[in-house]
Amino acid sequence: MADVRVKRPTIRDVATEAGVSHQTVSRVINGHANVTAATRERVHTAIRDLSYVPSPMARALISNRTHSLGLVTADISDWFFAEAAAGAEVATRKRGYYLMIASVEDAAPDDAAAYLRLMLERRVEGLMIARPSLPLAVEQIRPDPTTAFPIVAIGSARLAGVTVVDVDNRQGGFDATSFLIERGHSRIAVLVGPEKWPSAVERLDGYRDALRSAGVREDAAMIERAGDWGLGAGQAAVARLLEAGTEFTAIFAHSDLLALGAIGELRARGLRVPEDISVVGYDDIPIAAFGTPPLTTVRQPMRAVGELAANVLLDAVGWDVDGRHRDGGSPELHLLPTKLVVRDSVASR
Amino acid sequence: MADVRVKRPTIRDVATEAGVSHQTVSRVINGHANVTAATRERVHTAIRDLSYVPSPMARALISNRTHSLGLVTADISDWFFAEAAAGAEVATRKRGYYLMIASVEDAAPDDAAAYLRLMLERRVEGLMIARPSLPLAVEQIRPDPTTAFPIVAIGSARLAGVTVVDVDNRQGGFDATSFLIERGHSRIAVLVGPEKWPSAVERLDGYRDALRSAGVREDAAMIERAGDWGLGAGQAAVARLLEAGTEFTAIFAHSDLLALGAIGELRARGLRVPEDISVVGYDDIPIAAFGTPPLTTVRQPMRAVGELAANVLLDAVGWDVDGRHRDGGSPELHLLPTKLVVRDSVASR
DNA sequence: TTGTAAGCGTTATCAC
DNA sequence: GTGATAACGCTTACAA
Repeated sequence: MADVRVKRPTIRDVATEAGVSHQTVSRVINGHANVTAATRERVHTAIRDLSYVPSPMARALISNRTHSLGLVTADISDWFFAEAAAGAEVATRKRGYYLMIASVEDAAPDDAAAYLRLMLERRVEGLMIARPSLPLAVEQIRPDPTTAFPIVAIGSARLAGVTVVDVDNRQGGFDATSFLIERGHSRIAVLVGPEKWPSAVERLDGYRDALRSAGVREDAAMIERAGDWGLGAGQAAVARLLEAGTEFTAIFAHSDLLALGAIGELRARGLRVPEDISVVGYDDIPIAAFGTPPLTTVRQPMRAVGELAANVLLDAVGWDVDGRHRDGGSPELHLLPTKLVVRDSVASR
Repeated sequence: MADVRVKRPTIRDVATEAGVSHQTVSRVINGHANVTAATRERVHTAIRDLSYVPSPMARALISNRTHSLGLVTADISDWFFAEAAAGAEVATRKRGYYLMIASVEDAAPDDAAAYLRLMLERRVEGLMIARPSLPLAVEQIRPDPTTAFPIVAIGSARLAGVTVVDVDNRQGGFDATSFLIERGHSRIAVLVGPEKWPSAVERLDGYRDALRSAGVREDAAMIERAGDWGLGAGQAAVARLLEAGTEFTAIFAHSDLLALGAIGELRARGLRVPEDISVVGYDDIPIAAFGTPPLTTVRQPMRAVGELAANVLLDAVGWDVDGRHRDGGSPELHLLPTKLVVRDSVASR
């Protein structure tokens, strides 16, 4: 097995090959003016012949720019975050940057700080943080408040000094609930996601808005906290609701998994969906369309969220032609619209 | 907004602060001998006072090592690959390396080459490739056969010259089928995944092995190619089987999604699971446990696969103390065992 | 239009 | 033990 580190050609090798100075080669590479077409051509052939590739390390050293972004996300094996990460990755690459993804589980909050430090050491030029459930400790990232390190939070709490890209959860909750109301439902239970997630709180707000604007009285018994986003939590929540004797004709679940769990539990108790109980989910995960019945749900454009986050961040790390850093302006809040996907889990009454 | 690129302290700043030469600082940082405890202490305080962090760019430039690995994967929003990626990420980080993840969809094979080139340009020291469905074009990556660039394939075809880390799909297929046979089934249909995926072929081989070693005659009518891994394909495959009049009492589906689709279709046609038809899936995706009935399936340790792949790769990029590259030896095949998870979708007859 | 010199922040080599 | 000095491969002045 030969040595991995074969001696690669340098800019000087290209120079001698083309019979010019290494500086001229640099000019050609960086597309500077003041090079004869002929010389340019010679240099290009030399580059091709030697299959020369500029060293990004050397470039980074002198320019102090790594052309890379960091993404710290909650568990990436969650479809939801994976989608956003995939979107961010593609957008980043499109603009000639690289993305370092660190997936750190909520269970290990200490890791988060370590990861962050790591990325900063690596001199990423900006950071995306997609850990909605954890309070974002900006101080951890920006120890010196005078240095403005570009940060974009994905789907996180609205924090001072940080630009946020998220889905309009309030609107999503509003739409889901309104749809149910339009279909004639007024006793609508809501399966609330874990409230340390801002998105759960916002969806609940949307639910309340919808009731209020339709003149439906809110009933505290209808609000069931699931504690978690999963199927098991959905089953348990519905069980509690039923056993408490709460009467309802529809459920708005804060996630598709909750909805699926709820449907399972309803069935197990001999209730039909949607004939007896209508259900609306949230997320539009891939299996939502294939359940029985196919689930009416609120689609979140997570890929678009990831893409937008990356682009916003890249704008913030951009430089003006004169080499000065472009002012990032004040932090913004970008809310992407959700879309209600109507399938068969809701019946009119 | 202040400039992002604040002037960071260099090794020389630390040197003057500590009243030594920058070289001594370097010695201290790298734990070289021949430094008095007293000087070492002074340097350390200076480092802390200035909160100095060595520049990875400069280090990379001189050592020609980037301390980073690349991972090119099929769509990362697929739980399956995301799991492996998460495992690889953690293992990589544990050993002080960084991971560049590129998620490239099967639909865009041209992108794959571009991504690869990108990572190579970035001077990753090794590459993991997790795109089982695409024939691995090693030549693309190793244009010069004399240079041995460390590569590990995850769950890919067995290719000459490339170390592979995968799950033992043949064993998995064998176990699933054997379990069904033990439960008294002999007419076992198999829903075959897309055959451009080696894993599908191997699972089918395992199925055949199991029939053979139990003395059950193979019936070509039982072998139904699903064409794809998804729910829809599972529905369609079962529909075809039923409409062809094939009689069977059990199904071995090559993925949980296929199994779930199959169950849905069976139900839609008035067949009960597992009373009429037993079903075994493959993957143990999160929802498998929550279906009705909870799915008996073959668990694949994808996280472990990712971890192992990273560790094998890191071993291959390792250096000996004398600074020479350690010989990677001949390519190996690492097969991780699957585990049959018994739940309620199989009945005895 | 082109070439020369300096320097980015580190580590390795060789004196002292 | 410690400190100059020279790389690493590139880009940005400045000179010719």
